[in-house]
Amino acid sequence: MSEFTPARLEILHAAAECFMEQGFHATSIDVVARRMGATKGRVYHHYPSKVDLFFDVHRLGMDLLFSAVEPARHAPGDALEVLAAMMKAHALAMFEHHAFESVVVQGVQLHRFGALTPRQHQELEALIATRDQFEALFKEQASAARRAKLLANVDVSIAVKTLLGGLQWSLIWYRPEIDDSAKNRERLAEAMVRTLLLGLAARA
Amino acid sequence: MSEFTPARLEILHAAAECFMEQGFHATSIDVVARRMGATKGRVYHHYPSKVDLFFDVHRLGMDLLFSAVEPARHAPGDALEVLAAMMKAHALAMFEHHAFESVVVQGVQLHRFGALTPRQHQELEALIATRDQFEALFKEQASAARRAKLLANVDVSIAVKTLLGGLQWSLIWYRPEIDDSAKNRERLAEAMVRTLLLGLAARA
DNA sequence: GTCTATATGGTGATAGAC
DNA sequence: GTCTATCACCATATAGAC
Repeated sequence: MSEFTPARLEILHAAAECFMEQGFHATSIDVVARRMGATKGRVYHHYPSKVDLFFDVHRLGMDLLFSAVEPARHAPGDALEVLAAMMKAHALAMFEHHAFESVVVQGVQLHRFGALTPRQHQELEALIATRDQFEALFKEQASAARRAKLLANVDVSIAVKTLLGGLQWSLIWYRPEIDDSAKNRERLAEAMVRTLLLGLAARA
Repeated sequence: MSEFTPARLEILHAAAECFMEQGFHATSIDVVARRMGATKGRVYHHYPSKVDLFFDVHRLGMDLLFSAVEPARHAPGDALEVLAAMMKAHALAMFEHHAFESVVVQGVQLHRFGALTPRQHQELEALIATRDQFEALFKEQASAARRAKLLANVDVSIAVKTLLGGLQWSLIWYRPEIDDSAKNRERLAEAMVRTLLLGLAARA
């Protein structure tokens, strides 16, 4: 549907940062344009409305998540090690594409965007379906680990929601401008994965 | 500073639901008033501005969290069992006061509210400090558990952020209107706590 | 205390020059 | 493709009637 042309990518990056900092409704097309050193004529030339712009940021954010996690699905090791690799890849992707993934989370929370055209409504449904597919990747992998007797006796659905929540909450406290070294991101991601997989309680 | 009088509580409940559903910026004072079957004159009589109203919702939301977790801090058992009780109380409070706690999380994410008066800026700082205090409760308890050799070898700061994220993410997927029985909430809270404390990986 | 009416400013979106 | 100029609308907040 929408192609990520260079001109659009520049707009998407500016928009992602604005949406992250101020939220969808508080962000005006003017400030998105000003962040690029342009005026809103440029934005409206490439996007018919603010909602469509938001949806495209969301779409790119999801693409980046899938691209990050997909290779990890074929990582070597047993089903639990694959799950761990997927979690780590997910965490790293959120650090690396902080603004875009913040917008994705914002999209999860927003219940109403105002009046939507039929086409926009359809695109929103598609985005929600994409989020469910992403969660399903983890649910399937966790189920595989369970079949291999590698998983604790937990409700897989709730456990997956909980672990994704634990990872995604890093969007709140991670400050990309403070310490964005690759080494530090690795350390944080591994610490989160370790906590979620092994738990806080000491193992006997 | 602000007292939760009955008249104000009615406004706060209506506002919490509107803020949850539509977000701060998209919520107009008109719809808050309409939800009470009133007009905005009533709201402005009790609150000088929308920001002040939002802050008071946030404040009540934090009060409810502290009130829920405080008793659990004196629960019987070792340091780890106390931590578990605190986590469960926190989860239950978020189910029970879903709208208010959604607004609290929203406040965590919002970086800019627009222009704030000096007094409002000061109140915002106080709210942020309150959130830090709440997190500190869990950090201290986790440290106590570590001193008692009950904790796994994890970074306490990251582990606490991760576990709070796992719990708080339930605000996204929990639907209070679907199944709000006390029994179901207990089940969900216990499943989350169990996952976070014991981890997903099977124990040898 | 609660209402209606209104002042004021900002935002999404469009039209048309270059 | 990008800009300026402009319109129509909506939200915050205020003033004053009841």
